[in-house]
Amino acid sequence: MSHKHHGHRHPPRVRGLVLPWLLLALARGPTHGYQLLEQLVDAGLPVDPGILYRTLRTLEEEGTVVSAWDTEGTGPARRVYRLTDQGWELLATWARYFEDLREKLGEFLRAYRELPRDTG
Amino acid sequence: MSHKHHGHRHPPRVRGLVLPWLLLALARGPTHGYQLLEQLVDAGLPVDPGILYRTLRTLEEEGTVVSAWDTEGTGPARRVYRLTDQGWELLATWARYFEDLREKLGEFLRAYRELPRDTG
DNA sequence: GCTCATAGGTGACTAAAGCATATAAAGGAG
DNA sequence: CTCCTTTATATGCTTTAGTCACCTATGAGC
Repeated sequence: MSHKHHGHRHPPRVRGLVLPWLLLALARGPTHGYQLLEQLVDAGLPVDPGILYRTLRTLEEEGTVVSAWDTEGTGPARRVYRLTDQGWELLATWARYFEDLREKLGEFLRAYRELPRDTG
Repeated sequence: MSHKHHGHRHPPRVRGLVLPWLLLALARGPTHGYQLLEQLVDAGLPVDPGILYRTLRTLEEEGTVVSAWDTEGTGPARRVYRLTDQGWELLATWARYFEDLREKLGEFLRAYRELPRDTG
């Protein structure tokens, strides 16, 4: 598969879910990136390490999260992230947006099921 | 506003919704871009004209839709798009994906509501 | 010493969207 | 006829989220 036009590309997928899911995971308590990677796989949202770590850094630059190194355990040091108040607010905004989106998806699916189709 | 870090950017919004909504709108019958623009506003999904027209062209390159000029009415000519069989398949794939996504959003919202909060 | 699991990260690229802007046809106001 | 508005399509530049392929490093077991 190397020709680029025609043929159904478009693996149906929306973008922008990683960030809110990270916020939710962090809202349950401070953790480090690697653990978040595993948590998101468990949640059915496998995330690329690159995007995860970069998203965490961006969030920190914005003040949504703060981090601190944890050198206690074995293995390499972990950067442990924690939600700030601003992070909680952002999470709340996302939750409101998701309620709206969920409704819109419902409307989409309802409209889809009601479509007249060629059945003759 | 020229400083780029800190401060809550991130208008909560996922990306990738325009394409499936276009497919749904076209599944109800052939139309042209401008009309789709208005329909999507009505559906609560205002879309930038640039994105819309480009998405339609991409869809056509892929064989998801086909277009024909309509010079009948008044005003400038309209390019009328119609879903192909491949387009219907793609729409079906999106619908299945949206069912899944809707469920995930539900899980997100449930988990969000069950979060322990500092109330003391 | 070598490999493996854990942990964090960068660089190059693509896709979808944001934003500004251009072009053009028809109709109405003056 | 000229100007303005509405309808209609389109391009260019930039940003953002994600993919893919890598790279570094610690510590444990063999």
